[in-house]
Amino acid sequence: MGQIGVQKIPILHSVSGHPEVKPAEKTEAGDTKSRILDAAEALFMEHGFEATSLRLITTAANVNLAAANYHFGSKEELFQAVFTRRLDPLNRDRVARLTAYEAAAAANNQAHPLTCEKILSAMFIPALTLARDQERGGQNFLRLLGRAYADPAPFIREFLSSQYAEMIARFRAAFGRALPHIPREEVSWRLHFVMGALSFTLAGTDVLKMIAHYHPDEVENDELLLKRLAPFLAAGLRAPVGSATDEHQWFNEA
Amino acid sequence: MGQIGVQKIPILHSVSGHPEVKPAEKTEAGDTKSRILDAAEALFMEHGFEATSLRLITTAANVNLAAANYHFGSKEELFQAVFTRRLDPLNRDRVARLTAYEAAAAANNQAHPLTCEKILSAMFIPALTLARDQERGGQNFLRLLGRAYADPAPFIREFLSSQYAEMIARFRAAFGRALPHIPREEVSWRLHFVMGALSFTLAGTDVLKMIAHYHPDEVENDELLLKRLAPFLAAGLRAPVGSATDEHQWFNEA
DNA sequence: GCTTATTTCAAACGGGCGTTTGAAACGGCG
DNA sequence: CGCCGTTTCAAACGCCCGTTTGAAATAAGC
Repeated sequence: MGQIGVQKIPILHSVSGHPEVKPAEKTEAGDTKSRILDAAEALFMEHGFEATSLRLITTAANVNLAAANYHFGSKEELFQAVFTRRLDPLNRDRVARLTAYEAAAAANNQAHPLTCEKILSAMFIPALTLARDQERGGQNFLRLLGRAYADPAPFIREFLSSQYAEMIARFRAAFGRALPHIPREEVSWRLHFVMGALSFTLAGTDVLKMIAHYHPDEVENDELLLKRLAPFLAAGLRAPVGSATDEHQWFNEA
Repeated sequence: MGQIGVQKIPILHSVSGHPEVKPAEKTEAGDTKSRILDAAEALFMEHGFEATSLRLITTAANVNLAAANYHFGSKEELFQAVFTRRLDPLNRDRVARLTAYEAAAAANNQAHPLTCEKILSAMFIPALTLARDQERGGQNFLRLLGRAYADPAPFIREFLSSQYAEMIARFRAAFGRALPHIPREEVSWRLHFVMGALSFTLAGTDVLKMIAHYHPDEVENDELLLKRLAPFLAAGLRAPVGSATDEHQWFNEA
């Protein structure tokens, strides 16, 4: 009976129970939770949300099937836990880095704002750090994130929207200052294109191989990848905005 | 007994049986197949491959559950049929348009090759035509295509690779001619970024709303969307290629 | 008009799914 | 030690899945 009540809101234990109290006390429980998160991260990346079963995850994590529901409540909540574990710090880093850049520029008494390159650095470097620092989990997560960005499941889209909201707002403002001659609305769209290209690039190692000539060293190396992507995006951000009666008449002949 | 043999390779009927023979003869069978394809297209777009059941599709199409397996063999083959129906003509149009542009430029005795804008037009205009011409099915399909591009399922990735192979090769060559000062490998990567941004943009109406200020007319209008995307991508394609010892030192501080 | 091929249909198959259960095992503490 | 909150475990629940079946309905060909 007590268990039932416990299982209804199982996460509350860990959150309220031991907020950084004892370092090595409940390593066993922590191990189970972490092993589930790691296995889920890798498998969700590999097969997607729907095609990944809890049985697959718990088997890979060497834990009992019921442990997933015990520690996370449901499959959806597990999925969200996989994301918050890494996405929350990632976006916090991005905002912090942007704030630091802005503060440094202001301290220099320079009237001109940050360049697009600098702002892009604030977006990319935290992602790159994540990809490098963890042995393997970070790369897995970035691939998963890129794929989740295109996932049709409503709960995924709503969750990502809320997770990204603040970071997007801050970067939109920064790009707006960097590109004063470009209408604010156009800046919003270009930021969207940037996020899309970044997500797609981090997610698509497989399709990548079909387009680029396959150089294993490069395809697997996110750093080289972002070094190619960043100049591409910076130039796109600065592009002259096409007027309604554009010289190229983009799509008026079909 | 005859049915079993028939059901093993059911598609062969239609392919070999009536290749454009009688226009209104088997409208009932054709109606069933088309109704399944239309319903599948819309539902796959809305929920993804795994989350869309054959029962959902056949119910929406007002046909018997077994009809899906009878006409298409399996769920995977139905999924591929949804794609080939539209993707094959789409990519054929793109290649044909590119060829026409190149022929026109050659006829003018102009030594300089096609511009990036012109090549991008050859990619975008067929997609736009598809989005506009059909009442609704075209838009559905483009959204589905953008999402499939990021889908982890192996059979989807392999299928798309084969469907895109020829078109990618042709456009890579064209961009290579348009950007002679940029290394061929860099061109390959930038083409990949272009495809990614295009797919992501066509797929992501929902996430879009979270980034752009929501103007219903624009979000729903693929033409305005591509008119914003194309200049962005053209500028990115022409960007100066960053050297290894770049002035910005993109990611060397983390 | 009868035969034959094609298409539809209701029903069922086996299997995997997310989740729940209640008991067993574990661990810190009075 | 005995207690109790926490975590693990094997087993089962009900449900929905993709696919198959064989018969009924329909259309085509001679």
